[in-house]
Amino acid sequence: MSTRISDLPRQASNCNSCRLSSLCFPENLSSCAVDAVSELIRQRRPLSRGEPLYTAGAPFRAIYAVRSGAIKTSTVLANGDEHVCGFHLPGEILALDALASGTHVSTAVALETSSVCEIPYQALERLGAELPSIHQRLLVIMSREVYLERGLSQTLARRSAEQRLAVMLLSLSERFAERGQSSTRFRLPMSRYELANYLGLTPETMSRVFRRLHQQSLVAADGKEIEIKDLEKLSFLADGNSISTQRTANSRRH
Amino acid sequence: MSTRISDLPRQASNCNSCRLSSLCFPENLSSCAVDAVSELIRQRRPLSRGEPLYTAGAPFRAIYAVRSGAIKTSTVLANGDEHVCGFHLPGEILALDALASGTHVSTAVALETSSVCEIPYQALERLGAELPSIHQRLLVIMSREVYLERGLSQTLARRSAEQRLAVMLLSLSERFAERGQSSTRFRLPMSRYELANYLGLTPETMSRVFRRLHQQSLVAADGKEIEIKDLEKLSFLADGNSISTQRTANSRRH
DNA sequence: CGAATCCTTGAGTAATTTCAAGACTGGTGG
DNA sequence: CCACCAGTCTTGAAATTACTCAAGGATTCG
Repeated sequence: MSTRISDLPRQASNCNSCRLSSLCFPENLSSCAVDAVSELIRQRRPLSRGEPLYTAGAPFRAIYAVRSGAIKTSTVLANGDEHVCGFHLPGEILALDALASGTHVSTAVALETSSVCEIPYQALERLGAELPSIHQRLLVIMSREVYLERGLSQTLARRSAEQRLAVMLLSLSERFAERGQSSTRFRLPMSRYELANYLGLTPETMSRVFRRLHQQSLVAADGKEIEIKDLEKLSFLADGNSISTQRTANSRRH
Repeated sequence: MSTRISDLPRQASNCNSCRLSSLCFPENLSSCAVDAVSELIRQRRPLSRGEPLYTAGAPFRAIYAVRSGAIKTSTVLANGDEHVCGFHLPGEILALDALASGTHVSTAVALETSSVCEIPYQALERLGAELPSIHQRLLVIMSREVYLERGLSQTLARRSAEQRLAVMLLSLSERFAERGQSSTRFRLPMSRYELANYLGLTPETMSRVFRRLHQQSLVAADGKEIEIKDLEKLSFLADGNSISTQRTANSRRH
């Protein structure tokens, strides 16, 4: 079942009392710096499923932290196709990709009823000028973002359909665990179509891959309800034999 | 022919007199801020082909700006395969992905004789605490990094082999043009293997795709020497019909 | 309950990989 | 200067993976 109202973090006006703060502010940021950021945060009314948070092309004014629910980001390609860029769980920061251009480069919509903290970026910048640790934290968050995005490229470049789904399920498993939920039983916030799109596959392939993982007793899926039955084997599959046989690209003597 | 000594930017001790500064410092950063950064920069002796600049797992101490030549970054996957993460041309910044973990997550090696500016990160942080515009610029650079990495994911997820190569050649074309070189004739700094690996293909496919682009009179390739014969058609191909037919993932009414 | 969407399944097809082998290249040493 | 070597690149044929097309079943939401 999905997140219920009673599960939501308190409408804390202060991030120090929000149980997600360890996710939004990785590692220790002085609580006074957190207080200062808290001041800037605007609570928005919850988004209902399918409602956009921001849209590609719109001017960039704020970054967002997911508070509850799940958000999908996507872009529309030159040919009109949609490309799903990512799925964002509570504690994750959105819209950092817009900073360079000053314009949102992707569209964010709620996959389920979701609430979000809005942090006006100009104000955050001003604050960062006074409290450098804020800027440093932002840099770390962005750097991690680059690192994660890199992981996706790797997955897409070098892994079979089966492996891609394994990687995805493990990523979700880990992220749910970080949020205090089960790492082996969870509900996917996205549709098979969205999952397929994100992983560079078709929905049909997605469906068949779920069946294969089921046959191997690695995963049981009932609609969006997922149970990972063998985390270890699933990890092995995810890491396992990639395109392999491909000679290493860097085989110069030196 | 590859970059000759006479083509190298002056060994400027000050970034203000480096002709790459508009690339390293996109948009206007006050020249005194640039001066301050210049102070931190250490010139390293040029790397020769195949020589590593840093190695995955090593502690992160500095970021780097390519001055001349070309650098490849890559990681080694769980199964031992190499995965090429990117190619970096003069004016581009390296190692920002290491900031989050404090450890290099990829290995950087020179693809040809290359020189590089080293900017110790701790010192840069200290400077950023005093001159917030430095931090802001870093944030913008990182944000663009996220954006570009996203583009790669899109290419890998939704495009055919032919399209991937088209996208890659256009990206290089644009980057060479930014550096004052021809946008239609250039020399690839990387091998076919590295190119294939980066684009999630095999060298064999790479070779066949080059032939197909040649047959369509879009590109002429003689080894690493490339001529783009029809930029417009190549762009059209790159954007063109992707996996297509894939219904849009977001087809809820709202 | 009905419409719309989402998901699954099967059969056939297209694209890319795999495997194997030969040609080309640049650099080295005789 | 040439022959050789290692590595790089190309080519062909066969195998495989994932996609396409088509249709039926399951859900969800109003």
